[in-house]
Amino acid sequence: MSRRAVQSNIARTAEALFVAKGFEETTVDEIAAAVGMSQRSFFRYFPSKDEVVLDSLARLGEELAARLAARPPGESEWDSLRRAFDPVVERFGDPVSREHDAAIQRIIDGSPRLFASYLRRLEHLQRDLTEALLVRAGAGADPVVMRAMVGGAFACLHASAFPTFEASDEFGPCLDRTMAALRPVAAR
Amino acid sequence: MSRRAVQSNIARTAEALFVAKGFEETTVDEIAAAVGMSQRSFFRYFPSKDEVVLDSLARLGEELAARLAARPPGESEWDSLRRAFDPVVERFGDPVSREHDAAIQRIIDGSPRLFASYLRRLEHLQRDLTEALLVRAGAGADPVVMRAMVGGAFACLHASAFPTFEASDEFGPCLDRTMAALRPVAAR
DNA sequence: ACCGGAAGTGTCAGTGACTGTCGATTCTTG
DNA sequence: CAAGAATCGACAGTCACTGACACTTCCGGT
Repeated sequence: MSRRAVQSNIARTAEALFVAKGFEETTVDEIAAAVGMSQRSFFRYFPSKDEVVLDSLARLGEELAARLAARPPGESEWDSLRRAFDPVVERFGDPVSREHDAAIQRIIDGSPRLFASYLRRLEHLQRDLTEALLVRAGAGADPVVMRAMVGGAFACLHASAFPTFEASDEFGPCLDRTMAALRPVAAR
Repeated sequence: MSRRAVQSNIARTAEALFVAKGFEETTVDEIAAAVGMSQRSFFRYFPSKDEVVLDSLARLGEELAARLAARPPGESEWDSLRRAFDPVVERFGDPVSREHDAAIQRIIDGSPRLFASYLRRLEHLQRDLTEALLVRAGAGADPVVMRAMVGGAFACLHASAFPTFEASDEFGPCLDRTMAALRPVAAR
């Protein structure tokens, strides 16, 4: 069993427990026992209990950064960011993975501690996207404005996600509407 | 001694220890001993070690929400948000409190755990401001767009804060420039 | 076949943030 | 002054996380 396989085994087992009992009510010992390993070994595969839930988010982040870097240089930053979000839109198109993501989101929202870790992960992600945007824009760009723009785009993404989870509203159109309303005047 | 007085006494003592030894390296036992109380009593005044640092942020949040609610109804949301940030700008105008805030920020950035709690607090703050904005806007406003706009404004605030802490750049002009660049086309 | 190290694991002990409980003290209020 | 409330310290317990050590397994080289 490769490391990656063990990790995803742990993650699937843990998620089932979290859904059944709640995040805070599930101890690491229980997860380890359910997987069939010691608590010590659990921490050899995940640096913290939080990471079991947030792990998938990290890989999504890498994908977004790669997409953003691959956008044509002439495109406005705002449009590039919107296009970089396409994998998320596509993911929400499939009812199965959307329901899975909604379950994960419920787990995250259910624990203040985990929710805080989640926000930190998003912050990291935004830093990566800002980096990609700055590389693409060259020396003429203002880092502060770029950072703020990425933050604004993420705010659109984040705000559009909630109604999608609660009602089964269409995510793509909602994101488009929100990003159109927030489009900076400078983005031409 | 009122509860409030004890809290600020704890906060001042703890901040000194955090600056001297670092956040993670300072135990709650040490803080309690320095103040002259038991660990148990420490937790009677603060729900967690994090809150000692983030406490001041909560009160700032209330002030921002109140300012936002008091803005004239005709003003565009973006301008209202910028004006709601005035207390922050003013606070950074005074070199003493700016240096204090920079020290706090260094403590926060030094601990991933604390940084996560900090982001959660900011998230709460944004929810409050969104609420205030929705009340003011009436039934015609899109909650998703409002939420995203508050997030965008906070992204400007957050992005403008870092250069102010590192170089002693002027915060007000930097914020104005960033918010002008990010100003939504819809805000007229 | 034998030996060497590298990698993965369990066990144990310890730290530190928090929480519940309980008995004692102090403070308030009638 | 007495009864009740608020406050506190002491103690024990839970849980996430970490370091240390010993053990097994699985290699390639000899």
